[in-house]
Amino acid sequence: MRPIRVLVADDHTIVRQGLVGILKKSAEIEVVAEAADGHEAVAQALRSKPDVVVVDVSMPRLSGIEAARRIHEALPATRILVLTMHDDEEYILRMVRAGVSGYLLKDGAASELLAGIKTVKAGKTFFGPHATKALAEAFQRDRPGESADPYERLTNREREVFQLVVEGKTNAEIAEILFISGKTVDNHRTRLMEKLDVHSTAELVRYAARHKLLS
Amino acid sequence: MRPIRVLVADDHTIVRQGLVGILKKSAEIEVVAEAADGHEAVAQALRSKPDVVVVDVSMPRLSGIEAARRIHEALPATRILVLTMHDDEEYILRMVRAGVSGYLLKDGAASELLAGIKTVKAGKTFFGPHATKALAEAFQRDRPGESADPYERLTNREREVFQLVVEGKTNAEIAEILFISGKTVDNHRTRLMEKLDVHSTAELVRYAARHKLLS
DNA sequence: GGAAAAATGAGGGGCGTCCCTCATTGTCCG
DNA sequence: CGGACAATGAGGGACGCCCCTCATTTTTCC
Repeated sequence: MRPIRVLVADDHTIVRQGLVGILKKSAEIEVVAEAADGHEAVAQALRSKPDVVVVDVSMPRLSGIEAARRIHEALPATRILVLTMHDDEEYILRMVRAGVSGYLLKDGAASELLAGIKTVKAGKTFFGPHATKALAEAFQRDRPGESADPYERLTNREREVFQLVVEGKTNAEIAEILFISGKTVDNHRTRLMEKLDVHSTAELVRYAARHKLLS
Repeated sequence: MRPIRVLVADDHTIVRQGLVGILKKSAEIEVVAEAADGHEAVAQALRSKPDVVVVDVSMPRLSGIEAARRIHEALPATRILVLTMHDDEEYILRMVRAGVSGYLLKDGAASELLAGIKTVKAGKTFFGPHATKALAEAFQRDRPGESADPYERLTNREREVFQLVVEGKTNAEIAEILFISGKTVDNHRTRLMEKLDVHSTAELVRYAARHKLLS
């Protein structure tokens, strides 16, 4: 049987290598690439077209969920498994909207990781019972008005700028990171703040905190 | 026997009235004042000099812990009992440093509230077992270097400005609220940011989020 | 192919921030 | 009393934010 091709993305090198170590022990799995941040994860995914991507939720520059969203857009056949610390409804909804197939708690057993990868590879979802309940409720609520969460209405670029602003970066610094003009950053910032209905940096960071979008 | 004179401070009117209702049923307790925010709590405490103050942790303008700190400074004989939602080490340490005699979880029974008031009135402390353990550890750690937490080094006024900045207020708005010059606010802001070693509004709000100081 | 959305960029105005310096007043404490 | 600290306030400079308008190019989608 052909092995399952897996991409592992986690910014903490030790953790990532721990994961890779676990996976390499299994003959059914082949680790085809690794990534240390969200952008690298997207790039590596496009290059190696893995069967399954294992990605940590919180990564600098581009969060795991953002990366997941983009990978899912570009490669709908690739299954995404998110690693997270907390079993949190906020996260779960966001992950599912991003096209994630399952999630794992970091304090779970190594066998769960293998089980999760095999499950999502088979086209099934891998969520805990807690998540299933939260999802059912959310779907009931969200049917009429599409998406109640204004954050979902941000464009990819806007979300990217959003995260960097929240990390304390200035427009000029963000411009340098994204290789665009400071003026463009300013424009993205204006529009994303309008969409979120906030009117200062302080409110923006508060928004991020309230919606658990802080690193 | 003379009843125990109690001040109740909570910004949610319904909750506050619920508490007052519970206390009024007891013949041993007399509610002598109520307050809807931290400043009012301090003012009412100074006026009515209660035996015990029951105060919610999270209140606008001046947090419950800040209010506790000031009441304890002005009236060392008055015992303070904090109401909180979560059983959190961060909070516990901060409360004890502010001179609080005990704390209660909000989802506890009504009988606990009465027991807590009587206990602190008798000069004893009223903390859960979880808190006692956290405290013992913290005292071991903090003996040499006085206080490791830079937040503790802020002056009262600086903490006040801090909270308002974090609530998204501008210097001019804060000046109006505190009846001081905008320039003075600017000065407090500069010094508190230096003490916390942050250099932008975004970092400041992040600091507040990390240390659970958001409303 | 044409409409719509997204991303890019510029100009410019008004105001807020961050950080200096300097000064005055009051309080607390050794 | 003298020193330390807290609170108040001013002046001023550099820079960053927030929000307009306008325009071009690319991507996406029907």
